[in-house]
Amino acid sequence: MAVTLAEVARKAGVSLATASRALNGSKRAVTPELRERVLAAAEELSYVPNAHAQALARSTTALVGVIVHDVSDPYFSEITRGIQSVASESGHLVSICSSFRDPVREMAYVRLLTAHRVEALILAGSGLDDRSYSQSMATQIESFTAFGGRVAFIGRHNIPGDAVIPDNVGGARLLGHLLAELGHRRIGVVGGPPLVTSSRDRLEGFRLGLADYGLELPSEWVRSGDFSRDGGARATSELLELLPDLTAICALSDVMAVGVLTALKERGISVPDQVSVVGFDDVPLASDVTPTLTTVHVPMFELGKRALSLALHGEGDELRVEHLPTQIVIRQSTSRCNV
Amino acid sequence: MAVTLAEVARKAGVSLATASRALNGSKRAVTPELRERVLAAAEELSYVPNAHAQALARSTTALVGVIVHDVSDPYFSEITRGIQSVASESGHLVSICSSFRDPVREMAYVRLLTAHRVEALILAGSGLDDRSYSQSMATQIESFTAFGGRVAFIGRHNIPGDAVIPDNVGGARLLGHLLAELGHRRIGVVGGPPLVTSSRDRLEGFRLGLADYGLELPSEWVRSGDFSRDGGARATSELLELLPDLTAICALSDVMAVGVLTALKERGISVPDQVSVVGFDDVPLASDVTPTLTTVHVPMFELGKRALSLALHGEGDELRVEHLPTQIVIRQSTSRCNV
DNA sequence: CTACTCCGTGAAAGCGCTTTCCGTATCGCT
DNA sequence: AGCGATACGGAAAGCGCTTTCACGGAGTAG
Repeated sequence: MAVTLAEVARKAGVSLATASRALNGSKRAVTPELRERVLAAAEELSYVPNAHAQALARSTTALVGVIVHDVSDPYFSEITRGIQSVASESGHLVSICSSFRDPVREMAYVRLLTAHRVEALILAGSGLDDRSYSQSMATQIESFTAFGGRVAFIGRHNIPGDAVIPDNVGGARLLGHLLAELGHRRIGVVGGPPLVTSSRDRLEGFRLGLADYGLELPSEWVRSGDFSRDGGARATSELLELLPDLTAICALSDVMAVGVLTALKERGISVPDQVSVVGFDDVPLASDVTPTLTTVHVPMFELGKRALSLALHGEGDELRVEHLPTQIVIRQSTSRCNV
Repeated sequence: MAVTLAEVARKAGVSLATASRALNGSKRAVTPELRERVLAAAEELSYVPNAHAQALARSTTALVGVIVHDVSDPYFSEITRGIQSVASESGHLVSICSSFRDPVREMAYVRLLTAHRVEALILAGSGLDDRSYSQSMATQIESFTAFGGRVAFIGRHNIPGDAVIPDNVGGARLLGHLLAELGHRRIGVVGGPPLVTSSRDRLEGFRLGLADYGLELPSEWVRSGDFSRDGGARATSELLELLPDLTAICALSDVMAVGVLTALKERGISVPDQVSVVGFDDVPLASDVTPTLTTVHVPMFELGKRALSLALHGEGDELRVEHLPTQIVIRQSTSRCNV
């Protein structure tokens, strides 16, 4: 059944040690002739090394773990693509877990990945800005790093570890500028979960942007969706009720913005003629909907790439935080306010 | 640094064996008092077992491997969600790999996952209907199953293994019926890569559907995209050149259909007034675009769930193939032909 | 009170691999 | 020819854990 290195060695008529060296092309050279014999034997028996045994012996695993909110959310799937792209270069195997922003689940996954001694652990999404959460997460992470692995966070940095974060504040600020310049004054905001750091940053940025034009954003005009399409639609209903004459809606994620678009369409409100809509992230979806979405481009793929690179090539205790620029992309969903 | 079970045992003043039993709640009971001591010691040292050592000792890994075409393609991310949902129930860790339909990459991943002795291996996407490909894939798979793992394919069954496949033929046939009934006669088709089995099935189904109404589909009217948005757009250009007076386009995947929609919009062709468009899959995106897409619903999440269930609970050599029904979903992108 | 069965515990044998440490054979040099 | 230096193969010691096996003490029955 399970063919082991021992059998390969026997078949090739060499010792275990030699067989191992031949297959790994180790420092220590092996006579070409022997190497060939071993390779042939391995091939013939269709030997596949046991990664666990290797991990144990080498105490290194070539594994990386990723915990995201939800793989099927385009924001995160772009990120995982980025991660995979560097992982496949470096020969690492990627384990992806979806936490659905459930702290308990998330902790469980961190522990599981710790057990697997992944060399790098990437956490994206979640990032609750909650005392007890970050407390226990921090200790959890600590017990991970104790094994020599490195963590990298994407989009948050409230817990010790490398981090790569998009310029949420700056991007959102530009959104504020844009809307202000277009003459919008009554603007509804569909934010993310209030406890999530990136929600906060984006909201704050947007506020700042409006403030730059002397505008205020009453907090009743901010509704929080949960970064989901339906959340966006729900928030839109609430907003419309509260502020029937609004002329713009700023959704702090594209997925939610799509929900906004849907809700508006259902009510026969035309975008951008009656209401302008902006999103955030620039997921592929943003350019597929009608009208195409004005949004802030977040380099998701790059975020993933950088995060893994940091974690893989980091050393020492020095933690690096990288900020990636965002930039506004103007499409069809926004226009000058005409009331 | 790395705290081992031995240290926990020492700290608790028990033997290695007892410590192990206490932690695993093994058959062989342990005196409650001792168990507590061990648990406390483990907690205090923040001990996390080494999964590799466990895997080696138990020769079982609680790991499952998944190879898809591309995680960020919504079709596959829905599938992986399904997979993860059952994996998290059964406590399995999921490793996800994107092959980008590259046979070489795919093989490499199969081998890698074999090395990790995953208990279940799910393959979705690809499925080239190519002699030499399936040949070598089959032997690769064989060397995997030799270790006691099980494979499950999603959407193909040209290689021995469990499989769960959507009713591609049936669904596409309904699409044929729909378009025929709406009076369309000049219909362009945007198919998937010709070598991929599901592309073929869908194309065949569509042909059958038209045939049921006495209509023929000249093969020049079939252009193949590559299941990508841009592929869909490109194919549309070709089709339009070849068949300027077409009244409907059938895209054999939603993502391509979105490309079709975009291309049409660019040319100022209105959907569905001038041209009807249908897709396939019913990814979330399909109901986000404008007009919303008439398509065939493929139970992707379910596909993932079933595949892993099959692989996890299968036994013996008997291979099970499950067919999941598809069903047509009529939305806004189709209308009666009015020429 | 002896004989016998349970049951909790520990010692030790692996699981499949890597790698250090030796031993031997080969080579180049004086 | 004799010497050290070099190179390569093999034996064996782990890596961290599970599990079989053996053991001794406690409990039950005769």
